Amino acid sequence: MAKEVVPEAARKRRKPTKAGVVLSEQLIVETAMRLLQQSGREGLTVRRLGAALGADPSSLYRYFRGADDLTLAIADELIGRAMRGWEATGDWRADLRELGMRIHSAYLAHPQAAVLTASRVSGRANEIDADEVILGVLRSAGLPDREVVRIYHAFIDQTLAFAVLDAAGLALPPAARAADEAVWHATYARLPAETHPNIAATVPLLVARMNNSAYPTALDMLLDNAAAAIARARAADPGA
Amino acid sequence: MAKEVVPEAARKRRKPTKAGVVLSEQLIVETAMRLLQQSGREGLTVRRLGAALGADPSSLYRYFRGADDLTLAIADELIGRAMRGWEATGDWRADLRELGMRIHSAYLAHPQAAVLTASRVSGRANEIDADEVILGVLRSAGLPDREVVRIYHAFIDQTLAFAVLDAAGLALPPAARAADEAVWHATYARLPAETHPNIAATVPLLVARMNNSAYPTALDMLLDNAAAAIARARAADPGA
DNA sequence: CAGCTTATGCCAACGCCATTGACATGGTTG
DNA sequence: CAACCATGTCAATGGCGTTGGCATAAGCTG
Repeated sequence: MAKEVVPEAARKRRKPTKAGVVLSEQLIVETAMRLLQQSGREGLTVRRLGAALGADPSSLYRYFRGADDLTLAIADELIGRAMRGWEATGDWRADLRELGMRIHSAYLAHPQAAVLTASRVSGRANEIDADEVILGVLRSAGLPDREVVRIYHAFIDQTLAFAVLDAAGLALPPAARAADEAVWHATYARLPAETHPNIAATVPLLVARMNNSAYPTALDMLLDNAAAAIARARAADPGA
Repeated sequence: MAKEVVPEAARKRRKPTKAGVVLSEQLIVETAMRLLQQSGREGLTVRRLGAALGADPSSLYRYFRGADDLTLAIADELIGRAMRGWEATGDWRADLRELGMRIHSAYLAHPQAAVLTASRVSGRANEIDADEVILGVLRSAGLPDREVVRIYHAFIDQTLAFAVLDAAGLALPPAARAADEAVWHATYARLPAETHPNIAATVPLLVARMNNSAYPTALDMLLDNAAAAIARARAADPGA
């Protein structure tokens, strides 16, 4: 097999596979995401990906160094989809809120991919561009870099943390997901009030609320905090 | 192999393995967590767990239905460790803060285990007890159940979300972790100011801040929000 | 203590998996 | 048009989770 993967841009000879498919990094990533969505994390194996593409599994090693490299490419594609079509309005708060909600939504749209790539740093183009954009929004609001970085850090961590947590609930393999849901009805809902009075008293409310995300609320809390920091910065240096 | 796993409490015949070890659910879970800590997620396989215990891999299926069942047991042990020794002080805010920090710390102490068990609902004893305790703290503060559940939901999701995100950074296999860190120095730190001015301007600050958790700040935001809700409830119904 | 039952651990085997090296083939280039 | 070599394929390796059948000894019964 190849020692080195040829960068996508340098590919010249596009040779169709036996099944007549012309491979590309893009096609492989898209197919991998489709497999993830269809059959969950367990559904994505090199062999099955090869089969789904109509190519020998070992062909994929011409495009990715290994499974981990493919994972990073999927991570970058997720961020890319979140950012696609976004444009700054000039209102930092609206922009940041929109960015947060877009990332959250993009992850929830592909929960298995989101969990698979949780907290990886791909260093690929889309990820870098997103970071550049977020930092730019905060810096344009007139914050000193120290505060920019504090809020950037909280923003990106909180967004990814909720995105992954919310995605994880959707991403469980059907069996595990069914088991987890059954726990609520079979275990929690049947706890006697004598031993677990607080759960017993609130179980209907708990069940009703469990499927919503707390992210929007948390995001607004963070934006309030950022607004206060901006007001402070303006008061300290009105010329800025 | 056994159709059904014998519950730990019902075990009578404790037969040592060839290597002289007497198995138990507790011993297996502890050994699994040790393997996770030593060699990461890839280090925990049924075969290696058997070897580490001095038992045939298939013996473990007498204690757990499969790998997923073992995962849930690890999840429950993690929560159990977070709660061990905790006692209510009667001050809801201090209690809730302490609970959040304990869960966060317990996860960070076993990052690989934290990631492995991310967002699973075990329904086992320790998890149920923790939920009962948290709900109890909020209800004792004089909130109506509707608000209790709203804040409980945000609290537990935010805590687990940050715990898992922060743990994930520590939990990467050494190779991947090294790769991710290298990205910061090899890729981000070298981006030219012409194309990525905002990253270039803030990179030293970013690198310095990256290793801290934003969880304590986010937790305090949530506690502020809860305090406001409690004040509202008291104003609306002074008799409560 | 003797004998029985059966829980428990062990063995061998199955069909997956990721990854690799050697080889075949056909696109591109000169 | 011919040669090169990037790309796809094949076959093999070693590891994985899981299972069925079997041996053995723990604890019960008398």
